[in-house]
Amino acid sequence: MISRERILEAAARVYSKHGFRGATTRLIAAEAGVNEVTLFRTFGSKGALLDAVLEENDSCDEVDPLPDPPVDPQRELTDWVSMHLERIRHLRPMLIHAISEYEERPEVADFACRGRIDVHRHVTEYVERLHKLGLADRDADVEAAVTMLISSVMSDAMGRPMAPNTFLPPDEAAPRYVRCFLRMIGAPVSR
Amino acid sequence: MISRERILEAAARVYSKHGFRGATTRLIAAEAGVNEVTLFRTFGSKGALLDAVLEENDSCDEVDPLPDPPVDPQRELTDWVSMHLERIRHLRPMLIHAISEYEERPEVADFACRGRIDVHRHVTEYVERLHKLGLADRDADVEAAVTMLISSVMSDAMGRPMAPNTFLPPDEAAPRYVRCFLRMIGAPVSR
DNA sequence: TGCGTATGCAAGTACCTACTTACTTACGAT
DNA sequence: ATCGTAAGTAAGTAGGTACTTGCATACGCA
Repeated sequence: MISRERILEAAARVYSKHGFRGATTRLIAAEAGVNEVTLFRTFGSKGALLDAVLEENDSCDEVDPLPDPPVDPQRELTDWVSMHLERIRHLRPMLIHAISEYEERPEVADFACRGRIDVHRHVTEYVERLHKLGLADRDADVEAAVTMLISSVMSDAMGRPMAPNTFLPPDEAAPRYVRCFLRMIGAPVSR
Repeated sequence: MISRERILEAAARVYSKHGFRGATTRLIAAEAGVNEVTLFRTFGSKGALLDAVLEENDSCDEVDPLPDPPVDPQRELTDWVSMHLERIRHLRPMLIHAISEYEERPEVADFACRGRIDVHRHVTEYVERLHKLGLADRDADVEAAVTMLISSVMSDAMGRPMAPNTFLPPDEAAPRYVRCFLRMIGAPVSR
């Protein structure tokens, strides 16, 4: 039963590189060091296998929460954004193919969307806490600001490999996104 | 010689729906109402045809400039962002496939990147003009702010069809992005 | 009238695709 | 020692893919 895992991992790699149509059962079997027939015996069909791949890489990516109560918002958000950036960078190949195949295989929507919703909620609730501590402007458009922060992270993780020079230097990106975000919500910014 | 245009348009539609691998020469020919052989006689190969499609839809998307001198920044930026949103929404299907196929067909990079660079320059120069008029804070991180605005527009246009409820209502998106942007660069915001 | 050019049509080539069938091998528990 | 289960091997099916070839047709220009 160890083949199942090897096939799943190999399929994830091949799918990340070539997408659904390019991920042939032959390639996956070879990459897994497994006979092609074993793949069909284990998963039934190529579609079922790749569905399993997405499910595997979906549930296990729990979003790490932001501190409650907030202590040092700028530092906490910067750390959080860095980690989030890293996670999406890692998911990027799979995400990008899933999105581009959404029309032909709508079942990928869950995989591609769930993360974003959770993340949005986390950040929004964190800003709520800042409000209660009087650390953010009540008149700010928090929803728009959060959307913009998340969009920036997403866009950075997805677009940088292809157009590196249209983004901030990698090591400066997170802190600068966060400083802008804090300005948007009317929170104190240092440096 | 009219077939050439019909094939190009059909190929653009089919590619937008199915991506490179899914855009079979048969589908394209049928969609164009043209014999498959004509396609090969006109473009030589499937790869050459789809390269032509991207080139066609690349050069003709000139980015509309922002006013010089600025008069009503909030209004001008909102209009500009709305138009930009609309343009990317329109390009989305092609863009998304091009990006997802970047590793297998790096020649798509030009098509996918050129727009972003131009847009970035336009907005940055506009903010420069605001600075000269004393309408924006000189200490703001303009580069990061512009990156975030563009990322938000990109993310909105690309992600909304798949996850509509994680974005602002369509008619409110542009003005709210712009208000946040103006806050980031320390420009006056109304309402 | 004749001729070149663009196009359609029918068929075929060589290869790849998902998926199946039938048979064999290896191993672990009873 | 026997038997069930997971796995490999070889071969094949039915269909799709890019691309080619040979021939027929229509149209515009000389």
